[in-house]
Amino acid sequence: MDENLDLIFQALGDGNRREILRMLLEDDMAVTDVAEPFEISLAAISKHLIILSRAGLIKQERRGRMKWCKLDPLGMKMASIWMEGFGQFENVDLEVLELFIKTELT
Amino acid sequence: MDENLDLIFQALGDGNRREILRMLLEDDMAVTDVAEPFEISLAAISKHLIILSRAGLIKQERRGRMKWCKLDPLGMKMASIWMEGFGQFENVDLEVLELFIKTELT
DNA sequence: ATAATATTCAACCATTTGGTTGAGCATTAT
DNA sequence: ATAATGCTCAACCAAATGGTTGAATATTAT
Repeated sequence: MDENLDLIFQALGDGNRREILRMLLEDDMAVTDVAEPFEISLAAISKHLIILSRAGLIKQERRGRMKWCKLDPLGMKMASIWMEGFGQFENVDLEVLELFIKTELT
Repeated sequence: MDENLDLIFQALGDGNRREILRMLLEDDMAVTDVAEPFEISLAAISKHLIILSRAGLIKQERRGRMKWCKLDPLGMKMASIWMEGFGQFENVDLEVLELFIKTELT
């Protein structure tokens, strides 16, 4: 079952894929819609979506000629459960963390 | 600052590295001690530790001729903060999740 | 029937990754 | 001074990754 976490974290380790997830948080979308704001090819986006799918981070459902993509909370939940084991976050350097939060989370 | 999350999630996307983190959760250790239970070479472990270090998941401090490794909570905290944005975990398929928890978390 | 749209497949490419081995460098022990 | 220990560096390798392009497939529109 450990390969599951491999797939999840590896999927999350790419900025484009994280951005896709962020987009899907706002709305379900077809593949072309997902691809629109990116500069890479549609085929590349298609691959990214398959990777996210295999990781259990999204679900894809064919409807007509389009394939709808939506978040699947399971993958993220698994990752988050694994990470909870390291829940001793009290010792974090608060200055660095604050900087991170401000710049990362719009 | 996004490359930071790249480093963190990529680092977490390897079972050996996650195992190292789990070990360090119990105790700080020197590099050789970390390597002991693994079947791969010491050099490989050394590389893994450097990757974890760059990701902000551990800290390494040279003491004498050994290098002590200990968890750095910052990296995991950053990842966890990013993931919190996807906190709509209510829709998770509970059966699958339960299975995951039982098999993954000893 | 034909054309347009939505997505994937296949082959390819450059780069990265995770591993190896052997040498090298500090540091400590004899 | 010499040897042993702890760790990293360098060169290498096979496999995986993230991207490309062009063709293929399936569905919808004309």
